[in-house]
Amino acid sequence: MERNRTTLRLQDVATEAGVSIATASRSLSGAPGVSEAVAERVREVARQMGYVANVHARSLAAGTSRSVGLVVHEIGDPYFAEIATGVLRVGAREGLTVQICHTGRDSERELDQIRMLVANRVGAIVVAGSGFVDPALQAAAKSDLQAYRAAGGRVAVIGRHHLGVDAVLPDNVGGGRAVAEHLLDLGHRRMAIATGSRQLTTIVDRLAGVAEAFAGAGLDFSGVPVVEAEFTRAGGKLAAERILADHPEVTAVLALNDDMAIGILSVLRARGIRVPEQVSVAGFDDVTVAQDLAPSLTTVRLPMVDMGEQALELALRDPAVRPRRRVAGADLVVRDSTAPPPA
Amino acid sequence: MERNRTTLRLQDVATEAGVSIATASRSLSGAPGVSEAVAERVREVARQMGYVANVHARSLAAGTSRSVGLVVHEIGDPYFAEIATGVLRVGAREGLTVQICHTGRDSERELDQIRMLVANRVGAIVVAGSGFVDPALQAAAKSDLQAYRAAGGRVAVIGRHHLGVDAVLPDNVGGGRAVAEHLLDLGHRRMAIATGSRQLTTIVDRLAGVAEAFAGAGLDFSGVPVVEAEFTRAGGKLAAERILADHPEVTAVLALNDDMAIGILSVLRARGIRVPEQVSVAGFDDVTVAQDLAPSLTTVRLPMVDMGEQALELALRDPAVRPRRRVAGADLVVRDSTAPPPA
DNA sequence: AGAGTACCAGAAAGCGCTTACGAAAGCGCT
DNA sequence: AGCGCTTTCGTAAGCGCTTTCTGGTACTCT
Repeated sequence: MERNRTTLRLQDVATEAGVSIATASRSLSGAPGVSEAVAERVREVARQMGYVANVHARSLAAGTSRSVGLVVHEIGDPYFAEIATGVLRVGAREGLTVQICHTGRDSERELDQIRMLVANRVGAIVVAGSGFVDPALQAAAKSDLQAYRAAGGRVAVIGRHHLGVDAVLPDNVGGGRAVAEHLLDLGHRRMAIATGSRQLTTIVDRLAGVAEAFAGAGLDFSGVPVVEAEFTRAGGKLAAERILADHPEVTAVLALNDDMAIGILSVLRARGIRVPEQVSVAGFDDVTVAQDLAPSLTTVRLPMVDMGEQALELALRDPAVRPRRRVAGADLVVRDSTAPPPA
Repeated sequence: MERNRTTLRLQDVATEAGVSIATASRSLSGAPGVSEAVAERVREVARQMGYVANVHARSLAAGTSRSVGLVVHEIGDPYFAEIATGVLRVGAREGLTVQICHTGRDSERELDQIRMLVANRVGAIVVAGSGFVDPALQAAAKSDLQAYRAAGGRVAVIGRHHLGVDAVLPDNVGGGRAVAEHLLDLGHRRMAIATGSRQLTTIVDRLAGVAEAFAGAGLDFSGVPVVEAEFTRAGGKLAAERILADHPEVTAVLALNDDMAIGILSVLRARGIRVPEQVSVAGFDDVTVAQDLAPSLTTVRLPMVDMGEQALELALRDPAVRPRRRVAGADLVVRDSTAPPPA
């Protein structure tokens, strides 16, 4: 936006209201030290004139900014879209603007985005999405975030640990255990797992839960095929095709997120394989569309919108006691896509 | 973020590099007037020290800001999530941060958000989503946006007209005509329309297209039931129930967006009504999940990601020739959810 | 050789706001 | 009346950067 002499300055409303610029500033920001009568008059004049403060000047002078950053892998992914919904909701409530950054599931990009947010002096940063397992990246992200906090910034992460900051952690392990147990309880003994990159902590956790379920049932997990592909619908399709080709005997496919599960459902349908009669399919996340699919998807419910809200609230709250964690439940939701294996 | 004496200032870099602050500024921003050798040295020093410029100071001094705003109804809605993907993509390419604002489909909120973005001195604003038909709101939004443009701001809107600014306009009328013709061609004569609020220009256009198709076929459109509900999956379910109750004779339901169509599909399945054998269903938008539903959804493809990209590009480009429009195609995609009516 | 011409770098004036700090005024008390 | 206290408001000093303007070199041209 070009410089522009026509924009109202605080000085203009101060003059108009017959007070000093300092008084005007205090009146508008609600700071103490000005009588209510004067403050109200100034506010009224400002409203009349249509004055809006320049956030840059304000942030520069005050050293604080009324905006927060949200880092997501991919906003088109319903998982992140729902988290963003939560973050935007409390942002709106608190009068904060939120900057959304894409990582495109690229760890370098993620670091860049965090640095950009720090440069932008946002008041808080919420990092959503699974972290990268790579220790070097972990360390880099951690040190950036720590420096930011040391400089007074607020941080919260969603679904990743080891970063030494406030976190809201979905119970990925418990969720993974729950779905796997469900499938096992139904009698499935030949199943395959479709997953995204195991470089992501989220996936590591979910897999760990699945392994626990096998162990708990006294079954061997090491032989279970785990097919890795993109953590998207397209990835799900690819995984489904590989599973069908390499392990045609499976009676259940457990996808580690719903998007992949949807892709899998789509491939099975195209192949004329009936779900759940011939093959059961389960997902993870409970994106809102999961219940409206045909068949509706058995999955693990993660309260994404809540998690987004909580993360920002956590970041905003007094940073005295740190780091704090909030665990979000991960409850199994049984729907129509799972059933006992064919006899 | 609290004020913080430990943050590096440009002065620090300048001192370290042995130049003046002015030279340092020019070196880092790539402005002319400094020899390449010196500039490179300054950049190197800055990198070494880990200096990042304070955007607020920069924006205040330069009067321009490296950030843009995006106004959407609801980021959880896949339509908007995909548009956001496009906007974020070109934002990242151009080194711009993007602030996303929710309107929650509330016209007052929309105005507030636009004003907030203006106050934030963002470099450009992209307003996505259908506009409100209400002339007072139209006028208010229009005047705000015009004032912003007069002050040097860049604006582009997606899918709404009459705002006198750059626009990328999906061919809602043509798309509406195309799906309706498709249904008519299949032989459907008793159909119902499920739509969101007719207060939105997008919907008005889509309906107009549908009406055109009827007129073109020499059929009467006035008697066709148009059921209005929320423009969401939940709204689709509600609409479906109303249609089933009030017009059980329909052989096709045309939803004016995919989200509603998904809700409709869900209700029909729950009622044991087979799609497309008994009832055909068509949607609008072609959200990415549409092709993976069961049955896959016949719909109108809108290039949402493209539209997002184009909108920001349009806004960013030289504002000399204004306003410009870009029309995005709206092509019928026939899939499995539509078929001739039962005999 | 002297003057004109680039080119480069530094000093300094802001950008519009917040916020010490201090002045002025009103109050109750001795 | 005079003292100190509180409350209210104004003056002015920045916040960290960009950018104009000016001065100083190193050239080239006549």
